[in-house]
Amino acid sequence: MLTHDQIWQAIDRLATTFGYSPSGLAKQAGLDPTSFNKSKRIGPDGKPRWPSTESVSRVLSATGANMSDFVSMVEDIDVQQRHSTTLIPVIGFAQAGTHGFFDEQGYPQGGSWDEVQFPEVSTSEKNNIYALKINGDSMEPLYRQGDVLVVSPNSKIRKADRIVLKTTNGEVMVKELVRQNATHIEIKSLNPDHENRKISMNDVAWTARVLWVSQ
Amino acid sequence: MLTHDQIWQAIDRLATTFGYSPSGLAKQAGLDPTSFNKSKRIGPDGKPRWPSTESVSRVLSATGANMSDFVSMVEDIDVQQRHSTTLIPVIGFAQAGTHGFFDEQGYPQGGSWDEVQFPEVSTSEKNNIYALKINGDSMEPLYRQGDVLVVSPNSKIRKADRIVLKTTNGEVMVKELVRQNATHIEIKSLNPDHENRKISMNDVAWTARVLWVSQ
DNA sequence: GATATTTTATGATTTTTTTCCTATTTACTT
DNA sequence: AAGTAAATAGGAAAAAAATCATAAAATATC
Repeated sequence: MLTHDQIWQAIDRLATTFGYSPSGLAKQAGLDPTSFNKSKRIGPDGKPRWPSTESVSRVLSATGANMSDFVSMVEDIDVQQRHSTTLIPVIGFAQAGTHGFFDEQGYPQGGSWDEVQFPEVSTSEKNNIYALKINGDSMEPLYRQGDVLVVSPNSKIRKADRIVLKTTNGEVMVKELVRQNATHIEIKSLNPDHENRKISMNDVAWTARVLWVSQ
Repeated sequence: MLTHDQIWQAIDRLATTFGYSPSGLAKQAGLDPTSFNKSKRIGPDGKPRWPSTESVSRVLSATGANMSDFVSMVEDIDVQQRHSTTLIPVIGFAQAGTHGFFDEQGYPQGGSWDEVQFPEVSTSEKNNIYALKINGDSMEPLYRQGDVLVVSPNSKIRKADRIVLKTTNGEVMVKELVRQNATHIEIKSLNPDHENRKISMNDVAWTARVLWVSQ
């Protein structure tokens, strides 16, 4: 749905966001400065006037905004939140064996599928994630040569999370968080042969959470 | 950014998605059925013709779609044209311990970082991926309760890939591909205690590749 | 406080979009 | 294969959006 009010509100908010007045934005976009006047939003006989998509396009070019930004102005939703998230069908693995969830080719079938966001990365995480590429076999079987870990440095880490930890003396490791309190952090090696390790928080430079792993 | 091509392709895709032809969609939206004709998208003198936002609004009402849906059509085109999604910084894990790659808070620092796409999913895969949520602990330590596997049914599978396999008698399993030829497929259990299994291709309903795992 | 600049308002004109009309092609049904 | 409906093409007319021209109000500058 897209209402007349919404589209003009979006233009107004876009102008404000980028530090323009409505007429200033129009000018910047190469349009007539009066195009966005309040008096031009309703026709002489009271009929609502809708801008052309070309005007919208020019306004976006002028501000450097994209359509998602524009829509966030329309729908009043945080810009960052709806950036490149995709909903994909999901079911529990236990259900996958039961009849009716897949077609002949292995594609999802029927209406019983749920939906999840992929990638499921929150607003705050979105701008700061990075990736680590695994070399060697020291972290097998969990991580193998060539796997890519997507890591978020400002995520809160919780028990059982896979984390990247850097100590103050420069050691970087990927571990599983066992427990954490104000003074110490206890971590488990991904390789089950090794024993748990307890590190003083004073010796921890930073931690980050592993969000996704490519296979 | 919003280009002339994008807006018309978005209208086309919206029509297709909701089972209309371009003219059928126009009719449904209360517009003239010829409004979206290819011949109406460029003016007599070769100038591009941009639809009004009112037309866009009416099309959305007719389909029940919202602006986000419309934009996803726009940006999908964007993806196809630019072949890039979200680039995030990446380095090899071995380098992570050396000096100069991170700031105090654990954020990437310096110019030596590479870049990778996240999620690294091709255009063709993008529309067909789905997710499986792990219940129980039968696949530990690799997959744990609550983990989400992102799966692509039309990916070519290669040696060492983690795959989802369904047999003709309905069994669904996640395994590692050991080798595959015209007649047989050999798979390794994620749990190292189990022995490899060799299945006749006649007994394989379909296979899919595991692309990503949330942690 | 006077002056310049920006912003907004309003009507006439130009340009563009939409509709209307008819012809042709394509797809579907019997 | 014939008949019908839907989809597309292209031009002319109608409707609407964008521009132009001018003026008043608000804001900024000196």
